[in-house]
Amino acid sequence: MGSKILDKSYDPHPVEEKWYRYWMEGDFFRADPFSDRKPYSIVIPPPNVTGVLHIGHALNNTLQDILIRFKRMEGFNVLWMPGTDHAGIATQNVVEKQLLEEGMDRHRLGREKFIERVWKWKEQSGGTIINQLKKLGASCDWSRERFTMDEGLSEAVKEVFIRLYHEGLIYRSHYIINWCPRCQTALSDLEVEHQELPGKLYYLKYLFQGKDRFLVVATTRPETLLGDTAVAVHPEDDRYRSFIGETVLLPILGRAIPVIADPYVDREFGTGCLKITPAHDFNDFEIGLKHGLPQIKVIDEEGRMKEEAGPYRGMDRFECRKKILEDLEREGLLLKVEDYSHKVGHCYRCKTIVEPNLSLQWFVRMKPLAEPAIEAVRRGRTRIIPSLWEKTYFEWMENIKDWCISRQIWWGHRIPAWYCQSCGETMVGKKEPPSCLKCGSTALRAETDVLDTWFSSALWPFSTMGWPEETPELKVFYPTSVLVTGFDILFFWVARMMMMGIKFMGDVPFRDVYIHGLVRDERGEKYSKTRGNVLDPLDLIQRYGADALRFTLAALTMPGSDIKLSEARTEGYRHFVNKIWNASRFVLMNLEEFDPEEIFKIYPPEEYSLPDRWIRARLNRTIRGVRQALEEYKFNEATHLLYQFTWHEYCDWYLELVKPYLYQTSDEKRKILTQKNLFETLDILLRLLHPFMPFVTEELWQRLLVRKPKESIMVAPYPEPEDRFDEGPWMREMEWVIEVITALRNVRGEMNLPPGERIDVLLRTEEEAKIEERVQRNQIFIEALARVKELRIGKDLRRPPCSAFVQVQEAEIFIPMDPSRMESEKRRLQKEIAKVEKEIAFVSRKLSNEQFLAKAPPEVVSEEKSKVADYQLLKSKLEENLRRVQEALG
RNA sequence: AGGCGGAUAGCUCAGUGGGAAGAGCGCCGGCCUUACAAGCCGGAGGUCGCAGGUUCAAUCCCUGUUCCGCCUACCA
Repeated sequence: MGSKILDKSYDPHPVEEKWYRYWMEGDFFRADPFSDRKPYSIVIPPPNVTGVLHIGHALNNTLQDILIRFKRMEGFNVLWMPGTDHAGIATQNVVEKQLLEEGMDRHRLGREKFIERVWKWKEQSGGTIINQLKKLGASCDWSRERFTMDEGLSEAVKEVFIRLYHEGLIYRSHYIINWCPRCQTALSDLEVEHQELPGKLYYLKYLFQGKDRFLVVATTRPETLLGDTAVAVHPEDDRYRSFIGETVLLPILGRAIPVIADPYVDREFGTGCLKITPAHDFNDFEIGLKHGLPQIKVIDEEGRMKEEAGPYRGMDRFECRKKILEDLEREGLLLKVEDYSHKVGHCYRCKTIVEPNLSLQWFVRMKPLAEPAIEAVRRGRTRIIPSLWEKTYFEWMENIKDWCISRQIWWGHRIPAWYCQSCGETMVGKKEPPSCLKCGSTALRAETDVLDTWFSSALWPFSTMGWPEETPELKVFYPTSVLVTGFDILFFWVARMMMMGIKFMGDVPFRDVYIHGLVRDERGEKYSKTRGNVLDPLDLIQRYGADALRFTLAALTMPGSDIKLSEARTEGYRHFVNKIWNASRFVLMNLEEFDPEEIFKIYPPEEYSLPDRWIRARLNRTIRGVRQALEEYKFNEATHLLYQFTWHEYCDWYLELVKPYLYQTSDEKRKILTQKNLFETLDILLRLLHPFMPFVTEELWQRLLVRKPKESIMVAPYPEPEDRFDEGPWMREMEWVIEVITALRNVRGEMNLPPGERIDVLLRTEEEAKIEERVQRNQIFIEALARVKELRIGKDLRRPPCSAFVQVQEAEIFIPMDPSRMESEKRRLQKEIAKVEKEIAFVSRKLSNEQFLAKAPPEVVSEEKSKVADYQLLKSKLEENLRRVQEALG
């Protein structure tokens, strides 16, 4: 049937090209909101629009594609919603860098021109990552591709903002926030990465007014003292109790500030005196509010010292630190310096050290949104898999803080707010009001801030489906079936989608959340450009093929742990792909004269040969295992089952067992049935493998089914176990044959008999008739696979003087050999005896333990007993044979 | 500081409701046996981090401990 002989090895690239185009042209990825089949949907975690595919994307999308292809083949109405994220700060930074290279900057360019420029960059590079996903084989419905700054999605963003504002869940307030002096914007708590850095702890003298007494405070940031408005001590600290309410003079500036008491102060740390800088420290801010302290900003938005910093004005904050230390030293106010390692916050986009700063920003009140999202997971309306992440989710959600959503950048969704310049009224709405709703003034000023990029991401599961319109897509595909993502964005994204989904759709956004690990390099380090260890998935596809890469990623994915990608593994799976290619090549070669009509005939299982039935039973078992593993998101288990079955059962045994029937028999019916089974099993196997390796399976399947109407393996049914081919007692015969062949090969291998050298085999058994029949039925296999010249069976067969011995179930096997080989047979037997003796010793020790006999379950005891008996018998046989060998050796 | 995860063959990692452990790669020996040398056949290699405990029996359960990694946190 196969019209053309396949090449000897698989060349992935032309095949990948060809079939991806075929799938696209055939519209196989398209989801149908009007279908009456059961829906299955996934929204892609949208990659940054200007990004390039990295190995983490490759993993994430491979897993999604496996699930999607599996479900599609199972007959579900499948939607995989693709799209990209505008990635506010990240994208803006990239374009700013480009401008810098041109000797330009965004302020000189102006806001409008700059945004135009970003759009241009988006148009230019926005297709890159999408094309890379296609190279991976991702079967997204590309006709639905969305972008977070699309018109529709922007509409959803506005709608959500406005509704939340009117419900009082969004507010604007002066508050201390994390500020990135490089990106020139506020950041949310999550956008700050804490990193342990070596630093110093400085002990500073604060003198009392008019007296020569002083307090000593310890600080890591001496430059912030310029903004100090108090010194705090613990109210019950006897060392300082008497000073509470007094006034100290701030060094350098000489400002008088009070000594206050607050239980927040840790008496054990430093000196027990804490300087309070409400405008530049989160805790100090809270304490300041409590005590009604003034908030003095001394650092500006660029990280430079302000007017209020007096002599240091205009200096960079770190330069100022140096300078102020010199000055303090000179004035004798720097008492001592200690090494001190502490965590410092960095901007997650540009890695600059962030500056806590007082600022007017927009916030989302999170508690009321978080509560139902906690409830949903607690009640199992959304499952988090593996469940260990639930704990992390709960912990964060239960301690959630308000979310600072305004960003002082230009690239993003403009906050839809306007301020009246006469009366100060704030107005929020879809469009700019013609005049102030309160005082009627027409002097309005539009908000210039944009929203945190994660604000629009939080709406992704429903905004992509057309919300706030009531679309058929929403009706059918929301809630989505599963979200596949890494734990690094559990809070950034998953938690916020949960909150927004419940809030605006009245239902959770997904039934399952599958959390996979991060991909790390062989040494377990995170991939990063700065470490220079980036592994480019496209390069891996280039060298090994997309199927091999996908299979590797799936095989390395176990719930709850990170992945260390090893290229050796990918190479191994490229071999596996090639193995499948060649197995198919073999099958196709043998189907050349196969009558296609046979495909549609059905024979009872009894008419199939023993190897046929055996492989079908094994295949059934594999199908069950793979299906279950996929349902449970156990990707490594699924790939393991597929690998073991395909290579070690189908190729190593079945395809070998079948050869005698194909090449040696004159029994036409036998041959036809064998061919039929080859056809059927390969068809099933390819379909079973397809979600994992879509390209090679499509190519082979199309060649196998060359006379069938061409559609695609993508939409062929996913294999189901066939009960009629399930295991039965007859399986034991096949297992026995395999045992005999293995035993014979064992001897051959240990003695280094080349395959060309055929052996005679004598089989001595007590159950002559039974074994004789059995052997007769299977002689053809044993002879072919163990390279046997002549096989004799008998109860009274005599052991030839020069022969190797091996024991199998119900029979002893002798292989006559040249006397020159007796020396190695002796060594082999001695080794075997030693092994058996070790086993006997171990089991006997157990059996001589009375406690064991008394307390262990009887079936365990009897099992051990029969084990030791078997070993003893085997040992005596081995010894007997060893004696004979020694005799022969003289 | 709190929480979580890991420690199993030379390397990367599976595994078990407790009855002396598996894969891939690597290594050693023999083979171009008409699908595949990206292959075939055979083999070697592990006191399952350390110390206790529970049990007839622990790699697996419990306690403690060391090392590694990660996450969260307001000790300056």
